[in-house]
Amino acid sequence: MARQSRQKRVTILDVAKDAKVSFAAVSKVLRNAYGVSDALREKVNISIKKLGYTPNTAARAMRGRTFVVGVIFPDMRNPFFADILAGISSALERTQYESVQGIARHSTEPSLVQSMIDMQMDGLILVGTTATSKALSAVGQKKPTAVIGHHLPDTKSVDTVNNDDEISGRLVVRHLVEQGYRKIVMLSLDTENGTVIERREAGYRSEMEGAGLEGAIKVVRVSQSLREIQVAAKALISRQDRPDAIFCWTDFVALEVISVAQASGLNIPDDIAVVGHDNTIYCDFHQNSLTSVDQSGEQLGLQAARLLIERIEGRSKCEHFLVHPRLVARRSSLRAESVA
Amino acid sequence: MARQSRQKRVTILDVAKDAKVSFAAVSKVLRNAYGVSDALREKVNISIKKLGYTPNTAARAMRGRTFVVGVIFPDMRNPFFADILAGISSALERTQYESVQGIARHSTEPSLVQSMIDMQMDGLILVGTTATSKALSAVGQKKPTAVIGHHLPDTKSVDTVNNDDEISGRLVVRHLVEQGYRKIVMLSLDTENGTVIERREAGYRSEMEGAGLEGAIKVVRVSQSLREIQVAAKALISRQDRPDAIFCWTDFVALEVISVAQASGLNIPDDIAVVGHDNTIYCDFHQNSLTSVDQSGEQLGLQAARLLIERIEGRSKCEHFLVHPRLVARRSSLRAESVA
DNA sequence: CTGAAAGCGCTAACAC
DNA sequence: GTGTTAGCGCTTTCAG
Repeated sequence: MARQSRQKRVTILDVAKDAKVSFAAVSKVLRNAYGVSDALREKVNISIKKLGYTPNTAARAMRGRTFVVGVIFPDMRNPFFADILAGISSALERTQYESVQGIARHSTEPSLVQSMIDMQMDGLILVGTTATSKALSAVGQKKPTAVIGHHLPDTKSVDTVNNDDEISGRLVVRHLVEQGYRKIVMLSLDTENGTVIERREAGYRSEMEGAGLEGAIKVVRVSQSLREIQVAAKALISRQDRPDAIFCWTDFVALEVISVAQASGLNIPDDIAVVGHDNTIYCDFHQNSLTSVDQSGEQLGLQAARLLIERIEGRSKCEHFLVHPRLVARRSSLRAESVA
Repeated sequence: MARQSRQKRVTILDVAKDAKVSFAAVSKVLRNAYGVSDALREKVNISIKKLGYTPNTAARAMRGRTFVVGVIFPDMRNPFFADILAGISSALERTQYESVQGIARHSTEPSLVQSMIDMQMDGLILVGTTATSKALSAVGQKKPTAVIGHHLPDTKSVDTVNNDDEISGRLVVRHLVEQGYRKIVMLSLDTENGTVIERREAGYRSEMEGAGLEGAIKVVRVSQSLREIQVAAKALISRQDRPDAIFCWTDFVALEVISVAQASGLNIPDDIAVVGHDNTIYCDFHQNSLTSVDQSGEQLGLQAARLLIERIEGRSKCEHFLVHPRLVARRSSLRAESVA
């Protein structure tokens, strides 16, 4: 191993020596354990500060908890995840826990979860995972786990935090119908078990039915690849019976649809309306002005972290938290006459 | 600690028992150490697979390396970072190392570095840090460290990987001048020690001088806050002597400028040209069509990971790697007559 | 070529 | 109220 890391660390022993107490006393102070006099605590804290001691997480890990939780994201490109992380961080801020992130390199990476378990993280927050419910339950069996963005109908082993995705779908359709759109297509994600997406689709379908538009229901599912998204967008737009509105499962896809539509010379929102989901920061740019559904990533992250810590600290019954979405209308779906 | 994590792990002892060998033998197989017979190796590997054994990283940490490197980003919103991470991941893929990410919550978070050291990461990759050179050297003293996006004139303790930012500045000015723009302003980042930015500014300045435009040199520096960016963009655009081109230090800022310009009724690129930096995925959207400088995040990440591992495995002299940028021209800076 | 034994830094009984 | 001690799972000498 390289020279640098051989540099001796300050350990609990050094602190004990400096404070002239036993090293167990130092440990107690660190853990706020019962039975330390103020004088002792004081001495120890002074030495800790003086020597710049910080506990070795790995050593702690071998005896119990590390006070580190792992957060796993499926990718780093979606700015919505930054909101979630902000929520998690702010929830953790007041606690003694820290977080470390893992970003799944390839779509299939259960090994990241295993790595985090191997590193002895105290708990895991899984964001937008595409794992099966069975796999998630298995993880929950091993470590306290909170899952964001994956409705788990009947799992008893992990906490979940979700946007109410069915309402998302309904809000979008309702808004588009109000604006006079009828041929509303949903551009969705091709996933094997994305129950989040399924709920969103369900909301879309039932609201379409409620509006008497069951004949226009159409869901196109594509993968996350930019190429496929482009192809699908072009196909939709150049159809004989072009839809007059496209509801995209996430903002990025919607931006791509806007791009393709404009490149084809279509006018948004007159020829076609576009709606996204997540209300990411890009929606607000004038050149996009994308109507989107806000699902408050910050809230999702905050709640997940809160639940996770409760779980780490002992709660055994699992909980499920639902956040209410809200639609933010912008130019991409507001017909001229409706605009002020 | 919660019930779940109490579940017994498969340890090296279990494997040894199952394979009917001593536990030291198992350790040797795991480490590919010298002196294990094929027969033994075979037996052990079978047991490992059968029991689903994975080494406890924390336990390893106590004896030496963890085979985990920490990557620290200043935020998660810049899609350029995803490219860097992709490069790092692909470099790590062929090795036995894994990575874990840390995202600095608040601008000032030296504690994240300390956390990673406490977790006994074998090495650190710092991306776009705003830390001072002294601080970085100190980190390099403790752990093998590679820094991306921070030119360190004379540090001997960390490896660096950088885009040649001076060339970036030059490329942009050269291109804009070719397109007939003259009043070229640079919208830069207000940072105390962002030598990356300084180099980019230096390139801008010297190329402006070279083109005989020293009179038009103007650098406006703003923070990363969306609010400030908007204010600065509006101020620039509504000036009496409005610039005819704005070179933004990063794409996101450029997108904001496009937004403000369009909202003000200006035509891009006729009234004003906009150029970004990093060539992120958003540049390609038709509604943006943003000219940008590509600095190959993937290359940066790849090289940083390569250097870091060399360092962990023993190299003591530090290295500095420079990547050559290239300009990708799009509609935002191509005057009508120049377009095909 | 294989196995026994000594810790790494810390927590948590337990003794004083 | 304070100190002693036994490991946690692993790597790494060092004997056999």
